[in-house]
Amino acid sequence: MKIASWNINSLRKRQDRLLAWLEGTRPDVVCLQETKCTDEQFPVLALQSAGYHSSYHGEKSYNGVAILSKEKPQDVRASLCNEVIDRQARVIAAKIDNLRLYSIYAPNGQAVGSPAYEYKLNWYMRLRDCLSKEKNRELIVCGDFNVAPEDIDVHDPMLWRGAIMCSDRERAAFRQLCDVGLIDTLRLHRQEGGLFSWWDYRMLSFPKNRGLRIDAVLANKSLAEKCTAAGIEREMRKGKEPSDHAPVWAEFNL
DNA sequence: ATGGTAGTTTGACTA
Repeated sequence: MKIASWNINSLRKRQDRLLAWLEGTRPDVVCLQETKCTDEQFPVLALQSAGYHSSYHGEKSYNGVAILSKEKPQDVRASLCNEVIDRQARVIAAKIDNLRLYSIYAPNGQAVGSPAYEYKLNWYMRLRDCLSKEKNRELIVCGDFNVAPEDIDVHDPMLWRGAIMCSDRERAAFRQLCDVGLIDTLRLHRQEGGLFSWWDYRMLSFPKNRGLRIDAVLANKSLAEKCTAAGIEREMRKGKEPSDHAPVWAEFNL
């Protein structure tokens, strides 16, 4: 079973790219972030024709998350546990093939110390509390975490030291999230540096490979033991009008 | 020290 996660940065803008990629790679599940479309605008029929069910939670202009799956999703939820649906569309969860799957889009945080930064850290605590209740399930949490977990996930750790997506409190929040029993699948198979999932559109970041690894597929321990491969589709950052993120993926022998 | 780009939307915000 191949599970991918991609911050698409506007689903309407990149629908054709998405469909071509689905056709070429046929993942079983795709978690999307920054769909930037309302539920009414979601291209359910085009994705159905491509062989995928859609579970989605969007809003106008910003954020928006979705799960595409070959298998029919069950028990779809568009909020953190026991909470009213957020004003910001950042979480959707579904049960697929007996796995509990989350597609999450963590707040960016804007600048260390800003109100948005505090919102981000608080959001991480809420997500952790929610996921801690899923403990005994087979669990996958995919998405744009907006945190580079370690220095090895950063092209220039000294330049980024203490900056947004790399600050100590953000990294601690990410670790505490993983402490509920989640494992970063990429690092099960790839330990080297230079593996990034996001490159700023500005300053020729991509050609210079000045990126960060802020997207991930996290799995609980028993699933992580069945993870046979993981990677990042760097090619998807190339070409005409790419997203600023590349898809990340993991394969499981279930 | 600044601004560089992109998406949504037409002014300004988010990233």
